[in-house]
Amino acid sequence: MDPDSTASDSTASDSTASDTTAPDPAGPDTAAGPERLRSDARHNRARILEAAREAFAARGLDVPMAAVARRAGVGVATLYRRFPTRESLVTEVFADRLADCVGVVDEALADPDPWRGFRTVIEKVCAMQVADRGFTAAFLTEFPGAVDFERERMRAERGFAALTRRAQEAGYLRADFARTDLTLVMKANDGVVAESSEAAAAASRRLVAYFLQAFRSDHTTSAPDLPPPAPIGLYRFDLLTEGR
Amino acid sequence: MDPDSTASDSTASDSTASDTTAPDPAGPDTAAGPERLRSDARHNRARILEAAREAFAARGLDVPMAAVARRAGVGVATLYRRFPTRESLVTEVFADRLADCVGVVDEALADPDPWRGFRTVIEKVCAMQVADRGFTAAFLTEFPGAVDFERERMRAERGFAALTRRAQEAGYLRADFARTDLTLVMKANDGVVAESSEAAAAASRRLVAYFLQAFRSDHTTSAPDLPPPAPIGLYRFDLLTEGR
DNA sequence: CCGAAAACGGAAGGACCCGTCCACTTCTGG
DNA sequence: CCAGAAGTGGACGGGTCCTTCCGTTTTCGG
Repeated sequence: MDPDSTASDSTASDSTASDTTAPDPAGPDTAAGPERLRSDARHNRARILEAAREAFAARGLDVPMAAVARRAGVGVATLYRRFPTRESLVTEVFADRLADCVGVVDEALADPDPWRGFRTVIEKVCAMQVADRGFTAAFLTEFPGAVDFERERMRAERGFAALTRRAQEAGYLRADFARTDLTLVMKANDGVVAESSEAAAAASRRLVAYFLQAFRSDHTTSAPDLPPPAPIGLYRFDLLTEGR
Repeated sequence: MDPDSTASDSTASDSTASDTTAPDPAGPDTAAGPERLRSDARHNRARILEAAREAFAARGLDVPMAAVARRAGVGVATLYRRFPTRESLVTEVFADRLADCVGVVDEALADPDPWRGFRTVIEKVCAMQVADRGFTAAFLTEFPGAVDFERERMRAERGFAALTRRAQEAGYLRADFARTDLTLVMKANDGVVAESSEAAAAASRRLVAYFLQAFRSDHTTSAPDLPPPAPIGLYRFDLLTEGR
């Protein structure tokens, strides 16, 4: 049925073992650094990232590589040399956005009001989804190769978990709210926002309001049972482009 | 050019209008019916519909035409002759599913309990989304060409509106629930279900429970304001395949 | 200033998918 | 039974996108 079998990319392991070419004198454990780039190359790299950011935000992660290249004013080869895989480009582009998330969470934790902190995170994350069509997929996808990306996301998740716990202990958030419910919210909001438009923003706000209404637990009396949390899996990266 | 063209391809074998098994010798031009199909052609048509139903359910509306043809055991030409456009195939395949929807709504209206009726529709529709990956897109897409498809959907929507009103008047459903909120729910659920999996079904149930919690209005005391309903547009058919 | 290494752009080779065309096959009615 | 119309399948031209390859241009240390 499916003869194609995209297996291929087993080569993806760039950093495997002995990388002969780079003597790596200073020993920057951060690795994969864009160091020692020729000036024009560095310039182009920045242009590519900028173009990709715009393109992903406007049209989602499935933008043709050639479109990114054109937008950046470079040839496709340049793009591929700098970012051998779409994944590498995506993780690089969304690193900042992810940092923003962590910032949002930290800020919320600093808020003395547990519920307002919780609510703010939900609202802001959903707003980011509206503002950036690629954000959801990037955030909800597992990138086994991008170590620091994964670490950063985990940090955001952990912070949100703390936020959740605090709101629950204060009695504002229903006790059966699960950590995976954030994923639930994000996927739901993604569905609403998918067709970007002005109306989408309004719809998203309404959705969020409904969610918050459901999450809130001060009307404790009547909250009925909820189906089990059922951990929602993250996307696998290859799924993002496979269904086409 | 071509004012109505393919308008009625109904051929719905049984129910359509006054099913005149007779070749309708009087005025055949009005009918444009696909009757008079050779036996093998009719057989193939059925196989195609069956294959398309399966394919759409399993992988969404973006299945390659060739895949449907292969699955049906026919050549692409046969598929294209019977269904000149993907749209015609989709509307034909989902005509039944749409009828099911109307049935669900009617059944719910027959339920003496207004809230249970309302709730049941939400639950069943979302369950249909889980069971059929193509359902959401088909239901939420505007098919200007498929008159009876549109009519049927409108009937379902009208029924749901009645259901909504009834539940609101009985005081079970919050007064600011808008008709377009059904679309909101469907899109949100679609987002959750998009990555079909076992977990998706559970996630969908949880989502629905949250929604119902938010919609319910017997804890009237504390329902905060909601952002405006903001009519969520349907998909345009060309959008379904354009973003690729 | 100069030459080698690095970087560049575009072309080219695959892989899909769409929708049409045409030579061949299969019904059907007399 | 048989001729011809209805029906069929697969090949084909036209697109889009991915990824690599290669001749040319640019940078930069000496």
